[in-house]
Amino acid sequence: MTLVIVKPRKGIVPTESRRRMVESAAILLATRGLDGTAFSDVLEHSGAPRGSIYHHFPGGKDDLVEEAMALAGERALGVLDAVVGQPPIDITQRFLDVWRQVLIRSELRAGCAVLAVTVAADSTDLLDRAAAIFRAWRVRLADLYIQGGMAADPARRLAAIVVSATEGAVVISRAERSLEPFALVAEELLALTPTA
Amino acid sequence: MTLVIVKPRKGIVPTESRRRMVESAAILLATRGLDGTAFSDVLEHSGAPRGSIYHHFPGGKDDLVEEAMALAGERALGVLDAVVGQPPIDITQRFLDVWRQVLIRSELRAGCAVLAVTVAADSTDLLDRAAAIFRAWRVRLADLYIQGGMAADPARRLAAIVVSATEGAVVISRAERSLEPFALVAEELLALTPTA
DNA sequence: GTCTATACGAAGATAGAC
DNA sequence: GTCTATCTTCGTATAGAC
Repeated sequence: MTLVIVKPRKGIVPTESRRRMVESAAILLATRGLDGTAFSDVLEHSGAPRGSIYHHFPGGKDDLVEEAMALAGERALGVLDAVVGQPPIDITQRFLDVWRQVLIRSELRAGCAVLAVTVAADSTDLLDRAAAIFRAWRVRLADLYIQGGMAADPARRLAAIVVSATEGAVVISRAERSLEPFALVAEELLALTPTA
Repeated sequence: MTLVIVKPRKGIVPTESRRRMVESAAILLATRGLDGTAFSDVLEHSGAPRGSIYHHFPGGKDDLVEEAMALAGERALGVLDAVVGQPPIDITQRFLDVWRQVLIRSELRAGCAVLAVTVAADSTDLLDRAAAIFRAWRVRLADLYIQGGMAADPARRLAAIVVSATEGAVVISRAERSLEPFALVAEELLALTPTA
């Protein structure tokens, strides 16, 4: 089981308030979007001290956002470590669980921070980071499916649709404030996944 | 074939510049997101006169955004009118085509305006509008699948995953600036759809 | 590491003339 | 229907003290 931690940058000691800021940013991005998440919101939500923003994130908001996305990215990857070597159906189930929990715990108010950044990003840099995370999820799922006995091509296609459909379903369930769209998609994705 | 037009509000005559503003807003929302789309951007893009914003949209930005979303919603619905009565595979193909075209014509820069608004909406009103559009797509697809010979429940599940996976794939292809994720998902969705 | 104060720019909205 | 001017709010970022 991979430890889910924020990767500290070289030379920067990760303090507690810094860690909380990244954590809060991830939640707020997933809930209010990129431009809806101001530094002031992150400070309020995290309880972090006002004066330390540019100390911890010299590159400004983009620095913070990149780390928050990375955190979200590693969280989803980390959860998959628990099902290494298990059949494909368990892999899909586990990935779906992550996002079902996000929806339920937030009362259908939060979604995916990476997706939120993608649709509002104005810099290629942020887009690159988002792309890397989506790709990492897809590649990781495909690998696990292959380990679970699937051939490479079907595994890659399944991984692609699992990530895409889940992301889309989260957005739509948020919009409708109902778990129904997500549940329908989950059912179909599981039906698509080999049981052994 | 449904005419794809902006529904004028009662008492407001839809002028040409007004129409262009809605059109431009739809494109910009899909490209830069909700907060990334300012009135000034819409004016510049549409060439509409500066002084007429609050004349045409008394409710301000939300008014304009709602109409832009509605336009995007009806566009996708309108395209489906051409495949009424055809087998499910043609329905899925057609829906995918809409979004493939959005990606290709924008050089992977534009996505879905409704999704963009959903992840950044701060009012329940905008969220409701977005939800209604997602739901309309889903219901319409399911109806067409049923007309094409599918049973009600499988048709509803298929419709749900087609909309969700397509929306997700558009976001991910944008992030990666590659059509590959979308192509993989399209392939899988077509494999999922009955051919007759 | 953390603080306050402030510069700077952007955006939504309103008022009133033409 | 369209124009300009302006008010107001807000957010990022910087400077410099503690």
